[in-house]
Amino acid sequence: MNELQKRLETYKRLGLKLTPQRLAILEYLENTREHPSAEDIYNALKDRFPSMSFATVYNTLEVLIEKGLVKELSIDSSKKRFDPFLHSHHHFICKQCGKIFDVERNFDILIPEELKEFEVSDFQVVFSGLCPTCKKK
Amino acid sequence: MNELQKRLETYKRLGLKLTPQRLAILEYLENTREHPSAEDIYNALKDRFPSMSFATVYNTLEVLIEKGLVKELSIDSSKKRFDPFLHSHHHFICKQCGKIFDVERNFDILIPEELKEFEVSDFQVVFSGLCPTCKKK
DNA sequence: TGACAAAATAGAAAGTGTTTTTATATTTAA
DNA sequence: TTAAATATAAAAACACTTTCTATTTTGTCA
Repeated sequence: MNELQKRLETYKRLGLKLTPQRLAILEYLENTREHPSAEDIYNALKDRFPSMSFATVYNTLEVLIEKGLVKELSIDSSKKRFDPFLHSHHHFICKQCGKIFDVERNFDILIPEELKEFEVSDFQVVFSGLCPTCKKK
Repeated sequence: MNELQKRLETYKRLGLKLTPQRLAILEYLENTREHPSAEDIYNALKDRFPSMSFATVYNTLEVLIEKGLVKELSIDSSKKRFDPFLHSHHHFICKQCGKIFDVERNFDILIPEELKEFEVSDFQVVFSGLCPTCKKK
């Protein structure tokens, strides 16, 4: 089964309608590690879909998030970033260029005592500083 | 030395001009643990300063951040939140009501091997889930 | 204290990123 | 094949943030 068929399967399984735009967005997300913003996605696809609108990008992202295929990141305070990697991982954001990198190591963090009245479902570690490229400058 | 005098000192030391608006913003920030947004600050102060504009709130925050008196949080993807607590601490965000809580426990996190080419200056742990109030519902 | 220069303010306008709306087109299921 | 459901493009609405400029305020120094 090739990649396209897998995507089709995934969509069907979730009861989503198959549209070329949606497939293209999913394909783009699956093939990048750039944690793109909605605009990045739009720009990447507008050559293939010159008539595509932002609404489609946002609508599709909303559906994908709802279905659990994509996560929304709140790491960049100027805009939302999207992440199709579902396995547990963390991030590094460069204070200079804004790029986000995956940090795949796991951290053994105990839920602190002060959160015992809370229902903690997840935690995220976000490192910040300079990426290798910006560090050299 | 009372609180007001301390604030005056802090401002003077940093070479900032003392304006009633700035003092009020600093005072408000020092007395809340709500991690307010710019709008929260504006709303909290508009009774005392009916003519105040958002520009002043944002300008002042910018200066305070620059001088290191306040930190900008990127935890809430819909808007910026501001935090005047400078000691090292982490956060919990409620997925339901959006409230942000401080987590004061320290975590011994080693900089992972995969970031050895990076310059890591900080890390933040963000827990998420339901706060005690939303958990009950 | 009064005057001056530098800096901050208010208010409005413009800029981003995101969401909603509406009419039309496409997809899916029967 | 057709009806119903859903997705689409395009524009408008929206929320948050930044920028601009004339006016006011602040700190400094005579």
